[in-house]
Amino acid sequence: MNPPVFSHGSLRLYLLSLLAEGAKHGYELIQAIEQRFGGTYSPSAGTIYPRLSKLEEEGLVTKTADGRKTVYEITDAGRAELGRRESELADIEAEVTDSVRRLADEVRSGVNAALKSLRADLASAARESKEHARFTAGPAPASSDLDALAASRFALREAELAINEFRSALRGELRDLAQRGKLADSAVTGLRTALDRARREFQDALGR
Amino acid sequence: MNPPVFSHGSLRLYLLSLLAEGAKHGYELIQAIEQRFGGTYSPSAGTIYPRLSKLEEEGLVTKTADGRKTVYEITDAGRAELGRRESELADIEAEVTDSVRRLADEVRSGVNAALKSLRADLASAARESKEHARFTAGPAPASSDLDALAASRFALREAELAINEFRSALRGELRDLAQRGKLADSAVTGLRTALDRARREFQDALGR
DNA sequence: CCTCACAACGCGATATATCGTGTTATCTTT
DNA sequence: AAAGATAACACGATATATCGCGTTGTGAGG
Repeated sequence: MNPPVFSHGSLRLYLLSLLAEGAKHGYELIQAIEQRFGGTYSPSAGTIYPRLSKLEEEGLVTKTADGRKTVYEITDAGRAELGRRESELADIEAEVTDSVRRLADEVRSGVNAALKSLRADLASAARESKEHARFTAGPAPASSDLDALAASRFALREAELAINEFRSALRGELRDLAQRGKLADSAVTGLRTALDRARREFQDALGR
Repeated sequence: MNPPVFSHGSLRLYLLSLLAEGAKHGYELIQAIEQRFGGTYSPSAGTIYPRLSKLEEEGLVTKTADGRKTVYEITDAGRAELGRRESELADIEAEVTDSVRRLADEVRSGVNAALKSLRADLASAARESKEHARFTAGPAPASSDLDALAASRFALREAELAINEFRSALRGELRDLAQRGKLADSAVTGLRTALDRARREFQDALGR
């Protein structure tokens, strides 16, 4: 779906540059890249391991088994290749930074999360209609404990709805303000205070 | 962080019941469970594979390598164990259905808000990219306005973080209570009151 | 009966590897 | 130089396995 973060051949050189800083195993490389992307992008195993295998085939790195890890080390040939293409490396760095910014923007706008929960909701709606059919046909189970539990569950749903409504309303107001550049730090502090108080009130009402 | 979907020992029996329907490999079992959960829950590899190993140790299933897959098959001993504990299985099914419903409800209650905010996010993202284009192409706008905007956007992020934290904390407490059947309607009413007050407080602090 | 060490368990994180798909670069043939 | 085949590549999905943390169940000793 998404365009690749690394363009054709970029990852290969990038891995080489990371290994030039010291020997690492595969998972470590994944984490190193994730870190440089500020956590917004993490290359999958299917991206890293085949590339490392290729690099070893070409003699640019060596592979050493270490317990359940596989440590990769750059060779002289690898360092030569890296030196030869130093100029490209700078371009890749810029290219990667660009991709990161783009990904970060997408994440920030929350589109991914919304789509994900939408899918989950559709799946659960389908499930529920199935369950409902089963429920209307089955026998009647009833005990006071079960009733209390069911009532609690219903109340839970109500409560969560209320919280979400509250959150959504607040977010709307906040976004409005922010768009006009009128959301000050002091407002955020005030918000925190109000939220804290609300929580304490609620806990008191429960009798703790 | 989340409570386990399968309680102590439940997964073991559940896997056995799935294998009674036919031989499967590990990943297939993960997908089968995910399907029954409507996509809202997927057991991790770290949950499935150790359990399968144990079952094989106990002689309740056999393991057969098939290419890069490892196919598990139920044994007579496994079927015996399954028959012996048939009653428990029904309980587990109910327990699992409960967990599924709980997870689905959590997602669902967030969906409306997510959809609503999706529209707002898309709109604001569009506006932002337009602004960015204007910024890079057009003349330089007043820097103080831009600073105020940037500061506001930062404050917005902070505020949303605080809200999410608040929401997640409250939800945790509510779930706890509901699980023990101790969440009364009155508590929900109290919650609504507290939330309303918090909102009014915040708006007052903004000076409306 | 109780408690408290110990085992078993569920689970996310760690770790590795292959496969199939769609895209991009390169070679070949004209 | 253009076009068409082909190789290389990035990536998500498939597939397996171990480790450590926190919780839960259990049994032995008081």
